[in-house]
Amino acid sequence: MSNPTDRPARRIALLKALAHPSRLAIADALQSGERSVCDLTALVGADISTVSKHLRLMRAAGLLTAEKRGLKVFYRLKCPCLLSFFECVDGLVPDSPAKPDADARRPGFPR
Amino acid sequence: MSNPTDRPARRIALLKALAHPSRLAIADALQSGERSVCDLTALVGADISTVSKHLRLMRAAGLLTAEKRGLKVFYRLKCPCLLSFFECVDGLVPDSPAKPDADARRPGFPR
DNA sequence: AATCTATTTGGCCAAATAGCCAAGTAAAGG
DNA sequence: CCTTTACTTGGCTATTTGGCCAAATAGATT
Repeated sequence: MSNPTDRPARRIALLKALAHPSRLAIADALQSGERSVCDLTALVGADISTVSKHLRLMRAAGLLTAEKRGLKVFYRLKCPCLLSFFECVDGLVPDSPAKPDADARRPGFPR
Repeated sequence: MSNPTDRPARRIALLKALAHPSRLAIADALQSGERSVCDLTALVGADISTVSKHLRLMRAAGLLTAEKRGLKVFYRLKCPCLLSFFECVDGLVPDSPAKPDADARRPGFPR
């Protein structure tokens, strides 16, 4: 999985890169412009090393770029279209948000 | 995380539901219509119980619905728009697919 | 009712992921 | 050159996820 050269693997890497609360929050924050690692650390409230690793993963997935200026490293979204992507995600499931197919975990479910 | 009632949690559940090779393949297959669990088991080549659990997860995320007819349970995509969603995912990162930000794992990377 | 097929569930183990801490690197400033 | 600030990396545990097997459930068939 290290080098996602085929399409499914790249899709999976991208989806995984956003499928975590801290990473989603990071991506969301970066929509309004670049942020340094410690900005983002303050945002998500985890250890800076943890955040750094999240950023590395997102970068490897192709979501982010990094630029070092002085002591700080600024991360930036590579794509301009995250907002519409989120709308696309939200639009995936049109109807009831809170109880998605509520009986999905009842034993002996379908009837 | 069990009942994703807030927006980020629902987004994450949806993204996770697709961020796995078997589940992505299942979603892809269901684009051409409903399939039974053993159809899908043949498709992904894992134990049927494993596939059943993948399906449960995807269903809990709100991606799928299930309908039992006779002995079989048929799963179907809840949304009609998966294809355009995949295009949306692919479009997230416009440029070079094979080596996304190649120096992302070099030590002391930015310079 | 006994059996067969299709599926779900529970239990358990292995692998992947996420977290923290400590140590290392890099640029800036004294 | 020593220190400080900002990050990254390595190492270690803890949690989560994925997978298989065996057992349970459900409807169809005999």
